[in-house]
Amino acid sequence: MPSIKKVAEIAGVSVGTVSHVITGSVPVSEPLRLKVQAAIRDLNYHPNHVARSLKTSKTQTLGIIVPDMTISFFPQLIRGAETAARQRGYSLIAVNSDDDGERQKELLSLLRSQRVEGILLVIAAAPTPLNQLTRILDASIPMVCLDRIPDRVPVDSVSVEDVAAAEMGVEHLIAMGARRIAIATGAIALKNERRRLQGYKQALFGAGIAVEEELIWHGNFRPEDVSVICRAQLSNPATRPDAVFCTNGPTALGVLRAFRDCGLQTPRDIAFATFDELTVDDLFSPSITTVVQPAYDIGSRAAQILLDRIEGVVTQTESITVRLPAILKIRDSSRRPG
Amino acid sequence: MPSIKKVAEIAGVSVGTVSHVITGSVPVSEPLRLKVQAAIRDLNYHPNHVARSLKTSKTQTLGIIVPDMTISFFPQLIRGAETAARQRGYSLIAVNSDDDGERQKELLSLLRSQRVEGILLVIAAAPTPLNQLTRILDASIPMVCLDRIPDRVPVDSVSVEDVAAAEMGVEHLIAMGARRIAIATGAIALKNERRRLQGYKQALFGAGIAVEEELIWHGNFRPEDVSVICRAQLSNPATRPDAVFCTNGPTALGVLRAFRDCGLQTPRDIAFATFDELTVDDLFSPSITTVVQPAYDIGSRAAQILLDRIEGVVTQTESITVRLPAILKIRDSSRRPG
DNA sequence: CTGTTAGCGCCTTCAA
DNA sequence: TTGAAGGCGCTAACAG
Repeated sequence: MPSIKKVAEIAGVSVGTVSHVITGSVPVSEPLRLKVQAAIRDLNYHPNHVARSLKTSKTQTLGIIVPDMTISFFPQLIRGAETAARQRGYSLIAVNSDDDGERQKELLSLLRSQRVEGILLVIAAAPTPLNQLTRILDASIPMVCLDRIPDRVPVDSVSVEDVAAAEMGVEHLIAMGARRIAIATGAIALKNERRRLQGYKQALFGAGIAVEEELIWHGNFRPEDVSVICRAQLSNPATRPDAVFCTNGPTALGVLRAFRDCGLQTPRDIAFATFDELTVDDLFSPSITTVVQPAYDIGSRAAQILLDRIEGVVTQTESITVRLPAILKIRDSSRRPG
Repeated sequence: MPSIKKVAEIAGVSVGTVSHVITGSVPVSEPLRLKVQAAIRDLNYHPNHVARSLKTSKTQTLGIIVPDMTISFFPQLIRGAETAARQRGYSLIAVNSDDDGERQKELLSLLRSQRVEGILLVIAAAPTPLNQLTRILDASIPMVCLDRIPDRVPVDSVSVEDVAAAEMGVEHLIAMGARRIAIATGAIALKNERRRLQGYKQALFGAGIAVEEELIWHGNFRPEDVSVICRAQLSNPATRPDAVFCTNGPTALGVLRAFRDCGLQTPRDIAFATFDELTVDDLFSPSITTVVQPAYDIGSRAAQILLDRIEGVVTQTESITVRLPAILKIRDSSRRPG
């Protein structure tokens, strides 16, 4: 692997001159520049980012931690962030926490060791000890939380308008004639899950419908667990709700499996709406009424805020809070039967 | 950001000793070790990987380039690779080429500059100039190609058994009674697409069915394009095939949209089978008969081979070729109507 | 076992 | 406009 020294030698100039043509920070005369560029090409030289980073103490790299990038919401976040980062000359390292607090801690530590200049974090569903985050902030490493926002930590954040989005979804179910509406949530330890639950309650309240505690089903992000919970709730026709609203994709899968297991069809037997797209397309039935989050934009905005912090474009000390609107895609699963 | 020097100062030892306790390469007496560990904790010290990499010329990092990680096949590859890498102490940087040759070139260059120790590559659908790859190999940077295998470049590779997998899928359609079977492919410039086409032909041959050129539909990876192509082929009931086999997921989406647009239902009007899962679950109908690739394993095996090369565990000069079997999941879309 | 020190490759003054 | 030299933080000899 040739170094800048080799390039200088081949080009017959000093390393300083080579550095100048690479960074463009100092003008270099035409003839020397050409010689240097020729040498770079001939040697197939690639500047050593590692050495540069050590010297400048800038890695031009961001890190992003997501729970699991095989869940379709997260790759979109990542791509939004990646694109925004690239436009400003930064790379992105994406890693998975598997919603595990310990793993998240390791990853945070790894990213710090790798000297990423900022961190995008979707916190793990497992309760994250406060100090895991404050440690980062205390070290003045810029950080932006996406999608899931931690409690009691003043940190920049970008997410969907959870309350309004959930309210919109539930209002729609009500408008379609549903009255006994259950909600299935993910890990309620997460603030955004609680806010979605709040949106549900607001929608019921607005329609003059009383909240029944038995219709609030606290689940998690494992479809298998959720379907067990739901089957228990759905098995008795007498107490069965006429609609279910769901606060996220993996939980929704569990609910739908429970419907199947109980022989319930949507919307014939029960109406359904959920956060997050479950299938790639509208080709499959039942097509599911969905509260669609602007995942790509969330990633993109978060990266921009992070970069603004890193580059000192933004200096405000209070944390920045961005809430983006969701879109309701009305499909078959919420239609009035017949 | 504290350095090793600061730690040494606080602990009252030399930097060498601190380094020894961090790397564990040299024994350190109990009392000193405890003092150092205390200092590390107090300072919230994180060893600088950048400096370490520069010194050791080992970054402990792998790169992986995929076309688009919002396509569900690729996150699985990445996670397989990530897990294998982590088990051996390596990190993984994942980036997207968008199937663009120029972008791929930039990414290769970026990864080289970042001094990744090896590269996992799913080549872009846009024809990749040979020298883009030979350049990497010539620089003796270990590389393993996954999923899509380049022509005429002797490089380690891991993919599914394309021919056998396609043959299995088409044989199944034949067994279900189909005789006029069309195939829709992705970018035929890719060897694996050609091999899948070959598997299709072999299956027809084995059943004594003649290959009709009009039933070979050359598509690409953009569903919109594919549905235009297919609509043209499907509009005439007289020439319409009684089954379609598809070589990859995005192309399959295009085919299914064309079915919908032409008012065709599967399997009632036409049977269908494809490579790659289209939906997350069997909850949706029509459920699609699918040739499922072991995506996670492909990523994992590829990473292992790469690491074996990097660490000199494997020294053979011929390229390593791994072909993993696919699994046929038989679902509704290929069932005999009635 | 512990301390000292020479670079890894690069960028950035500073001097010429 | 060009060249020379220090040092970023760390590890790996080597000396003690």
